[in-house]
Amino acid sequence: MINPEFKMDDLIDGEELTDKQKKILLSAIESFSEKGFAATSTSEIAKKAGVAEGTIFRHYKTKKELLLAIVTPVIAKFVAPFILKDLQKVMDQDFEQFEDFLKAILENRRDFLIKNLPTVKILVQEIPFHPELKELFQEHIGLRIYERFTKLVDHYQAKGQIIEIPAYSVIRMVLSSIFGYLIARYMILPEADWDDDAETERTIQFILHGLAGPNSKN
Amino acid sequence: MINPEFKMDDLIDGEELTDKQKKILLSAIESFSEKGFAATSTSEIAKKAGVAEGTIFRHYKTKKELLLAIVTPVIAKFVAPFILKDLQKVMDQDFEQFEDFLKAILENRRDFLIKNLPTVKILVQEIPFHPELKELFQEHIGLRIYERFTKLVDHYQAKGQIIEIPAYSVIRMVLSSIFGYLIARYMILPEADWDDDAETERTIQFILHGLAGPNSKN
Amino acid sequence: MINPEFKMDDLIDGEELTDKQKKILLSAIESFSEKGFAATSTSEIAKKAGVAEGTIFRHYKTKKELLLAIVTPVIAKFVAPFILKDLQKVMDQDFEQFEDFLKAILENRRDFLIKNLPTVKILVQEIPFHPELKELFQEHIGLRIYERFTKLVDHYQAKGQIIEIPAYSVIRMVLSSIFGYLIARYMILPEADWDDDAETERTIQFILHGLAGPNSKN
Amino acid sequence: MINPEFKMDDLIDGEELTDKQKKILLSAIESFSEKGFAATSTSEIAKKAGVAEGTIFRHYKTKKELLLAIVTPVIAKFVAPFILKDLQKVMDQDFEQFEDFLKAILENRRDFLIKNLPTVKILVQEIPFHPELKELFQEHIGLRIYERFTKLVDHYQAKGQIIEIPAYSVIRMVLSSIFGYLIARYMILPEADWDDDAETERTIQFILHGLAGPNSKN
DNA sequence: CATGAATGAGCATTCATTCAT
DNA sequence: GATGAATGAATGCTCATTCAT
Repeated sequence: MINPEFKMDDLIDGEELTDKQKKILLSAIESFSEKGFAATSTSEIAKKAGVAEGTIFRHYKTKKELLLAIVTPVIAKFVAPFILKDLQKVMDQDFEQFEDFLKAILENRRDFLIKNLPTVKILVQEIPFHPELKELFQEHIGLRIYERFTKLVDHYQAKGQIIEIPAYSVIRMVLSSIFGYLIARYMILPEADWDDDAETERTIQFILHGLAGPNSKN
Repeated sequence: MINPEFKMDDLIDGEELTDKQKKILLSAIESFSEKGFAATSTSEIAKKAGVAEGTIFRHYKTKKELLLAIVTPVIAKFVAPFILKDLQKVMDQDFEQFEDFLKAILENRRDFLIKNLPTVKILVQEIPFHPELKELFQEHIGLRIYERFTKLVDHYQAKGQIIEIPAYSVIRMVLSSIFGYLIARYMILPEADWDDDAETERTIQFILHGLAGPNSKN
Repeated sequence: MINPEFKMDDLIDGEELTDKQKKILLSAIESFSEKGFAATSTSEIAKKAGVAEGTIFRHYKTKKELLLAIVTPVIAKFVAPFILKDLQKVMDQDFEQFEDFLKAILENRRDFLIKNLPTVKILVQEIPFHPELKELFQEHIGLRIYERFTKLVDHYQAKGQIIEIPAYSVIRMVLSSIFGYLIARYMILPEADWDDDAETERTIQFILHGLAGPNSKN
Repeated sequence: MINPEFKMDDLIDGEELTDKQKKILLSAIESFSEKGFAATSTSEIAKKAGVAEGTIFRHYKTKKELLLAIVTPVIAKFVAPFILKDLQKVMDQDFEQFEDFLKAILENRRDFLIKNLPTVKILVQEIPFHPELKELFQEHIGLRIYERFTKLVDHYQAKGQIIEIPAYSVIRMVLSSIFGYLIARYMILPEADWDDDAETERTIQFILHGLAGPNSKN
């Protein structure tokens, strides 16, 4: 959980991609996130990347394949830390309190999201229009994360730190709060003057008490 | 707050619109929400509406104007109940408890959102790509609602029902939780088997305790 | 058989086609027959027709549809005189001799082919690459004509004017000779100095004696 | 005439061609004959041949040169037996009867055509669109064959076996009949149930009697 | 020799928009 | 007010060809 994916992050832009390919990817990410997938033309991407239009199609058979090449790794990478084999073990030891766990995960995934903001933006915006994306997303997030998270919720419910409601409700609330913060922070009002530490802390406390229920004592 | 906008709703589809115009609007809403604004062609809308392509442009100078015609009233209508002159008065009387207010508003706005789901979907999806929309949105939601809501938050904070944190944080958390639920419910997993009443209640309790802070006693 | 299809011919270029549509058709015929279907670009056709490229696609959904619009009527029109109800009757009366029949049909169909040379050229050249065309051709020529022709062959065989070989062999030989002449005349060596009357007569005599067999007496 | 071109045939695929070159040629022949020259892409040929795209252009400067490399030898090879120095001699001795000559030549050239069907198909289909091909063809077939054939026709006309009509008419009729058969047999209705021996015999008799004219006596 | 990444012109087709009827 | 033919720029994509490795 602590381990940042400093290696994984480089997978997208690093791993065995030619210089031109990287430029294409980068340009596509920029344009897609700014104007949306459908409103971005391949010629525009080519121009921005400084390559011929044909070059794009040598690497990605279709425009959609280019989209998937951008967006697929982001899903995998987002999920990765949740399926580390020793997650549970580490957790039991390190995070006796749900609060500690929450802080760790929020910090870790927030860093990831911030670093991958444009890509995540693309993913979020395009999911409704591409069934394959939706499937991919549900398979990874919906299954991988849900599974792990359920155990965690059970764990903290047994300890009395989380109210007795279904795990999926807990997950929804936690994610809503976290993403709600990130979306407001980085997408809706990025130009506002944010006190990140304070807001993060507030969000954590909100979740914590929200999930602690009436018997909140700390 | 109780007052349903049975009149307002009809504004979109009703007020002085010819039959063809209604059909165009309806077809555009369907297509935009299914495939996105940029990926929808005017010819497709025309076909679906059973009108000639030219007819669309007789009523809406550009495709974008058509988008705005769809999306603008939804913003206005969503905000409407918050600016009813007697909101505050009604509120003081009817909702002594923050919980009651929350229930009322969630129920009311949820019904609105469900009824206008496709239009809201369009709004949410297109906002990032159209500065005018973003402005419109910030102006209405960001100012109207923020303003009113701040007073409300003050009100309940004075009563000790809400923890002492900035109003904008409260607003963010409440909206995150509500929209998080609605998005999960109607956009991400609409096909799942939801117990709406239970989930709504849980969401309200989550917000309530999350905002009550440590001194949660009920 | 004598009746020329002065009306039918006009069907292609006449019947309810807008001016632009006619120009498109004419330009496409010219280009297709000169450079082949695959080697002709729609932009070239548009330029030659003096219309915008989009206009072509308003009338013909695809380039292939344009090809079919050109080539289909030619098949129908070529076959038409063979399925005139009164063909047989007329024939019995007018053409006691196979020679007379041959002369009449060759003359009639030759005129047709000459008048439709570019279109026929397109048809002949594209048939091998378009299964639909092949089917259409076999259905019309292969069935309609074959059927009628078989009866004719029987008729003249009964009269002892044609040797006793299968009708399909007769048909093949007659068509080979006729088309062989026309192809040599108009496609392979159009620039040579042809004595059309003499060549036609020789071709007819060739077929006649070839089909009369050993007992040729005239 | 009897001499099969077992050496010549190998010219195309044999003589000093690298393995890759042969594969390229073979793949090109297959694709060209199936889809036509213009509709076949070099990348497709490369893929089918299992070579890199660049390799094609190492051997053939342009796509058209590849076409010519395929199609030129077929012309030469088709003509070859007609220009064997001893053709005339052999002929005089072996084929007293025009019928014998006809049988020999039809059989021989038919075998050749069948063996080279795809290549011949390409030649026939592309001739109209490539002036160089047309020239090449006229030069070889039109001159070589015409020249030789004229003498032959004279020869048999002198013997009274062929009617007194211009040699070019004779040639046209003979070739029309032969090619008419082959085209029907192998291109138009290859899937039909053909009695090759009978049809060949009928075709020969047709030509024979057709050319014998009224004084047909055998 | 062979490769395959790179090119940019060209392709069929679609687009939002206009305008005469 | 409504039509739909017409437009030409733009789109995603393919092409034959080149060239550094």
